[in-house]
Amino acid sequence: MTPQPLYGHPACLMTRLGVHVEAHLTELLVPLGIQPRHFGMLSLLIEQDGRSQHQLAEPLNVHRNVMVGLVDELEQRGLIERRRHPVDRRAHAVHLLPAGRELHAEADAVVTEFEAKMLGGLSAEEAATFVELQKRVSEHVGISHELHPGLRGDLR
Amino acid sequence: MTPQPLYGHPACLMTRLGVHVEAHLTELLVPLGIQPRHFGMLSLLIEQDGRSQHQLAEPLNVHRNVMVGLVDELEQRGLIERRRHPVDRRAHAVHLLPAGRELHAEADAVVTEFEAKMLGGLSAEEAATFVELQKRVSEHVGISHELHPGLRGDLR
DNA sequence: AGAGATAGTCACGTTGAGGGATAGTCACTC
DNA sequence: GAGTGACTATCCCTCAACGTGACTATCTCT
Repeated sequence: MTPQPLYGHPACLMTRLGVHVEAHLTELLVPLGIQPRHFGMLSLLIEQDGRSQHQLAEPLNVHRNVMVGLVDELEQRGLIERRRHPVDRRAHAVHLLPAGRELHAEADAVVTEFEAKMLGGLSAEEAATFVELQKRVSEHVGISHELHPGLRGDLR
Repeated sequence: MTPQPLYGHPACLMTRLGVHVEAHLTELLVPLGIQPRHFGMLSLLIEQDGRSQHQLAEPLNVHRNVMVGLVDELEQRGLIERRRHPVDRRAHAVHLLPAGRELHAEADAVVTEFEAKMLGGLSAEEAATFVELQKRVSEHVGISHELHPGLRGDLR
């Protein structure tokens, strides 16, 4: 029962891949002037506009204090806008502006191309299997990817 | 061509999984008084004892400056030891001590159990496929998991 | 022998995450 | 319907992590 070598550990593979993706994506998005988290914000707003900052922060796994700055940055660039929340007056409703929608489209293309390159060593079938298994595992370990509008779209 | 929702992006899944693993592993290793990076060091030394600090730092993706502190910590606890490098007198040869070997075994058990739990939602076959695909992707994107002794064991 | 590169170490500045506190608001209870 | 506890967004502050640059000793190549 000799222990597994470090790179045989699935845990190691996952963290390494995660770090790799994060790093490369950060670099690829520099020309657009945003970071992966900003892309995440825009994506979430595409799915459902007018979320509160808290509803953005949770799925992105960022601290509420940090979210203030993130929204500030995108708002200053005219990509999004804080409006009054229609239901909860404590919260801000974050809304996409046309420029934000446009930038998201560009960023999405960059990300998608990167992903294609990354999975380029696999056949189309294998790639699909890979992504599917990742989703299954994510779900199993309780990573809330259930933020699709409707499922948890409670604007309470 | 509506863009993919955030959680449909493979890149997002990977980073999320990576962060999840990192966080949980960090927590699980607290009782043993080490962090994932320390476990990585011990693992690498199990595979090949007497590596230089640089040879530890690179595969673990940590800065050489940081490695100084990591080695310090484990050395103070009597888990490893700096000796003179047999070939390169600039470098230190980092060697495992018996206590380090023992701690690694405990940590390895913890990590392995965590991995089993994480992949628990998959059948044995699926899990094997998943890990295999991860390795393929890692290799394809150039993550050097080729640190197995012999392949890059140049002690120059 | 000399020039350039490398291993390990230290000192420094910068950055980022998180804790605590606060104002405004909500929701629930008595 | 007044009060209590919880929650949103914000600010301030602290602390740890990271990278840069500099420095010494050593190696390698010419």
